[in-house]
Amino acid sequence: MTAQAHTRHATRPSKRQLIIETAERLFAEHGYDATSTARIATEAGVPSGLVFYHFATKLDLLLAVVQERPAPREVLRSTARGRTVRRRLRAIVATMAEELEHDRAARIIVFREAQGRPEIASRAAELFAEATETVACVLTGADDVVADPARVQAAAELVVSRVFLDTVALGQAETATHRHAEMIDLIAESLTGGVRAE
Amino acid sequence: MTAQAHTRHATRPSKRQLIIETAERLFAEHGYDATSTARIATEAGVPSGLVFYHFATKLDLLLAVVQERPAPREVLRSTARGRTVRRRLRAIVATMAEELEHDRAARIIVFREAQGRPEIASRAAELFAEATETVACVLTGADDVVADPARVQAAAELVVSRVFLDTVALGQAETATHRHAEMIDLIAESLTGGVRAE
Amino acid sequence: MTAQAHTRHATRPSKRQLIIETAERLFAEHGYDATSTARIATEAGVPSGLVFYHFATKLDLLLAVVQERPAPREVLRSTARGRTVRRRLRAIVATMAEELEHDRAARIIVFREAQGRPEIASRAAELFAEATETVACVLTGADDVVADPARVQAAAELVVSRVFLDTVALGQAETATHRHAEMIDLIAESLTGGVRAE
Amino acid sequence: MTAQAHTRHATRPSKRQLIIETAERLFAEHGYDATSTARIATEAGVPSGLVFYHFATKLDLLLAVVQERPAPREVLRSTARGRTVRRRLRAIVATMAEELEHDRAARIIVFREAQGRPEIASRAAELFAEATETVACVLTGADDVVADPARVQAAAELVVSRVFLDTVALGQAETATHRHAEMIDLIAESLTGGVRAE
DNA sequence: TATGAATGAGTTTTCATTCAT
DNA sequence: TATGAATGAAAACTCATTCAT
Repeated sequence: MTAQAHTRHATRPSKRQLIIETAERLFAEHGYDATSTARIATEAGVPSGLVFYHFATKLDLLLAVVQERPAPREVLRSTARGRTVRRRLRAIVATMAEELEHDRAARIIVFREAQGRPEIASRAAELFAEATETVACVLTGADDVVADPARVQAAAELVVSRVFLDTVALGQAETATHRHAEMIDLIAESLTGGVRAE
Repeated sequence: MTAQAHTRHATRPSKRQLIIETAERLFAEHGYDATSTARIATEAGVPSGLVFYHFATKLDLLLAVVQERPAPREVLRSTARGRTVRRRLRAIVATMAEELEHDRAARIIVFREAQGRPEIASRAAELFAEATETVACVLTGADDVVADPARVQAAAELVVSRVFLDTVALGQAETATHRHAEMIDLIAESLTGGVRAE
Repeated sequence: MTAQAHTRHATRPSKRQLIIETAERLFAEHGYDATSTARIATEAGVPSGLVFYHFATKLDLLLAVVQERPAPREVLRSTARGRTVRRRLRAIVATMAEELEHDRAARIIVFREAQGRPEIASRAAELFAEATETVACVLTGADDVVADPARVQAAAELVVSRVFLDTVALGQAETATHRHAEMIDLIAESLTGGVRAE
Repeated sequence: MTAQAHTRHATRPSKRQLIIETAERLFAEHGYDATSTARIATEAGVPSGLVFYHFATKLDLLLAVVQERPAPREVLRSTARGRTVRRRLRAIVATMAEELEHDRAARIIVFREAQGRPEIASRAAELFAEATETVACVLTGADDVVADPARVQAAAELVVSRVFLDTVALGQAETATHRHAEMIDLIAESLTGGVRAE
């Protein structure tokens, strides 16, 4: 059913999984090209040959890293419990920034290595779509929404773009916090139909 | 081929510049790590040693590519001639997408290679700041703006984030066009204070 | 679990050893800097990459060459069978010159490349100390020695210096032979007879 | 036609001389192979092309460095003013060590680069011969010498070997000082007392 | 299922030397 | 007598991948 089916007998952390996790960290830190398979093996504490026993090529390892890591959909959904758009937005932005900061690896990889690699690019689009869908869904459930679905969708895309770019490309999750407030106000008002303060 | 040397007598296209331009193109196309200095030299038509005569290391060449390329401020400013926020936004989004598509090199490089390279990261932040500043400036000059400067700034950041992420990371400038319309409406309304259609 | 698993110098004709031996010869012949790793690989009959599989850097290969080669202590000791200081000195000088000539590689390397390389320099001092210690030991065992240990030590240092410099630096082992006779007389007398303190 | 005739009117430090001096320092510090002509030019403050204007090849520069530097004969001679062999030896050893330490460049180069380069090797032998000749001469002039010239010559060679090896190869001029005392006693006694031929 | 030595093409970088000015 | 850009061969080192065990 779920991706967990692959890791079902995870009584001990399988070496395959260990390789994926180490690769994820190193790819995120130094980039795909700048990370050698030998180093991955060394830091994972496995013999160098094992990498190619489990993954035919280095690119296959990258794909595994990128695909076997689910988007943090549920976390976003569960933390946005406020009634109003503004409250939900605040929760969403905070959670996303934190999530990306904490478990940014796969996300960073996806956006860095998408260029010229169709599978990665489509996974990048997938992640973006999932994120916006979740955000749109959360916003739609707020009590004070008056905007139509298309508008909500556009708002979700704007918010996700802003947070992604800050965290993934600019790497300034911390400095951006206070600038997010203004953005939240703008989006909230445009969805609730009033320039009136809350 | 040789005739050019005579005709271009006044403005000599220094080989240094030639190397930078070739590197820019290849870095943007394949990424920094995946582009060998040998290939840069070959495609630039210069001997491989010359690359390292002008740039001590490959990274120095990357820095030169990224730093010696100005942001296209004026283009944005000149194309946004409409009176209303909505018209200006349309022009801005179209121009930015086109600009990034056409001369995307440095921008793409900046956002791909920023991770773990402080000089590149700060240049990325610089480019982002310049772009948002320009957009904010253009929007402020519209006839129907009623929002305060902070709000305009937030709007500019949202627009720039959206277009950057689409073009640079997702590489989907073309498919996104129709989705931009909704975003433009959202931003325009939030700055003009009305839910009224134009 | 063989004993080989724990001992470093397992005696198998490994390619690693082959590389060390080839490097030793070439370093001694042409110097460290003037010997390319490619040439070492070619003359050893191994692929060029193998050099760097076994030794992280070229300097590490030099260190291996210099450190994994023991000083010929026993040879010196066994050949000096005469009863008198003079006879033992003759044997020592002849043996040392021959040894250095025959298996001079590591010695030459050590003294040529010590400058500015602490590990090599300390190995040079080590080799010098071992040689003088052995010589002093051999001389002390002669029947006609009357000098105190410090004097014997000084004599040993002089002899070793003279032979080392001739063979290693000046490369004139052959022409120096007849000049050694006078030196042997001088040292022998100073250790055996007429050494009346003033 | 001596080489000195050309550099006689050196009112200002000619750039040629500047290059030689810089090369001497760098060759001594890092070795001939490990010193690039570009670095010599840079540290000498001259354009890189000038090196090859004055010296056809890099090897010619090495030869110039090695040949246009006289042996410090006079210094040795003038400092050894004592009457006895022992006093003169003390002065000689101290002066040589100091001289080699202070102006060691050419000496170090000569002994490092002699291998496989006939001109350098013969210059090394020349320097060694000059040094021993001078020392022998100084010792012969002492009041208490009773040894014959051949013996004095052998003693000179021993002393010079010892000091050269210490300074040039082992680089331990400072730690060796106290060990020199014993050597001086040994040599002094062998030249002054109990010189009974067998 | 694991292992680590082996392979060779490819990478960045160095550098003595040349040459037009 | 200088000058500094240009040149290309060769250097040290990297690395994805293979393979015998």
